[in-house]
Amino acid sequence: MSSGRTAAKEAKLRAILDAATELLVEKPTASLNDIAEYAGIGIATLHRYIESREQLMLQLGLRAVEVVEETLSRIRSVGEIGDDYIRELIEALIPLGDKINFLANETSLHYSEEMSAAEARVKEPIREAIRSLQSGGAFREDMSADWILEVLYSLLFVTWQQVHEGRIASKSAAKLVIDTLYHGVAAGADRG
Amino acid sequence: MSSGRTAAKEAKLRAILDAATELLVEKPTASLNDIAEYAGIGIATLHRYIESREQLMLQLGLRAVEVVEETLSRIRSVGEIGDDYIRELIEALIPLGDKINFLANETSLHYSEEMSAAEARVKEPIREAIRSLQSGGAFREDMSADWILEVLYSLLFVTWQQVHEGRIASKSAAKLVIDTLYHGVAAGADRG
DNA sequence: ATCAAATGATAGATAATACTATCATATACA
DNA sequence: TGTATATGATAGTATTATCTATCATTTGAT
Repeated sequence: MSSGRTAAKEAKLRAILDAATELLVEKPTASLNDIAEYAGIGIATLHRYIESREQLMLQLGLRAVEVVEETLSRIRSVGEIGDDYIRELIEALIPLGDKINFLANETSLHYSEEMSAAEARVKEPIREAIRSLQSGGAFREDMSADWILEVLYSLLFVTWQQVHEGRIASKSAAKLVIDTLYHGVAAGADRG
Repeated sequence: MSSGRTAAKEAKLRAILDAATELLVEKPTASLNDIAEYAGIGIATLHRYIESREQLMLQLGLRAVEVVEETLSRIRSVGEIGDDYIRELIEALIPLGDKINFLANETSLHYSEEMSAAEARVKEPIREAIRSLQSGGAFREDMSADWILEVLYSLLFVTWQQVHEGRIASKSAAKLVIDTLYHGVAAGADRG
């Protein structure tokens, strides 16, 4: 059947994207030849699956956004936005770091309208959640939701990097991020 | 006199490095031609001042480290490491963001031994100060000095970016970083 | 087993960029 | 003013990477 064919092709595309993600994390300047080699396919075949380097990067970027959006909706579906929402979000996103990390560094992506739109789209519900938590008394109201969102992102990225470099255990990463985000690094804060 | 010549040449080199820094912040993929044009000089002249793109990047990186080191020693010379040390450091570094910002993104630099060594060298005294502040009871001791240092760096970078994009006022940036670093974003923390 | 689809190796076209060489002109200094 | 030095424009070389084209071989479905 033809759906078997297309399914196989889609699986192979996914495998290529996975390999590209994996390699680009280690070596952001990897060429398409490098990526093909790493994926274990010929360069010609790679070009049969992806239109261009630009398109590859865009797909990886949009894929990262998708991953975050899926995580968001899965968490959101559990219930209303409560005090644990951010905690759950961070815990769910940490293991996906490899897929998302290069988004922060790949500057070429920021020149894409589509990518910027996708990023804005995924950020909005998080910002909304932060606003809700500010109103609910969980987060400070003397900082903008924008700022808190950027700090959250920034902490996630640095944590992924630290975990990747083996400097902190992935098991303790989420807790560390949450603790730092909520209470900071000053001594004497009231925390549990 | 010949010192007048060399002084003029050094000044021009500085001007070129400044221009390169300025342009690369806006457009990290700028070519050497772009940089020469932006600096208002011919490409041939640019190559008379810099050996190669790699060397240019390395010089910019080492220059950024120098700037931080000068800031460190200036602050340190004022007195012992007290509770205000980190505050002063952040306040002094924020305005230098443009010179230092691209260090976080320029991945090619991380492949340089010399650059890695310089980064390690500049980080060490800050880490030491953090340790001292932990012992002194200003910073939590249940987080590693390494982690606190990375968070500090990360907050500085995100803040520079936000200031650069005009999303927060540069005047309030330092205060925001310090407040966030020390107390986090949770409501109800005891803070001044 | 057969046949269509997929693949890989290879060669090559195209483009971008770094870097060099040259020479006429401009600048600075004495 | 005269001279050494610096500069700019330009052309050219080398390298690298993207992307296309071709064809023999392999794979996979029926």
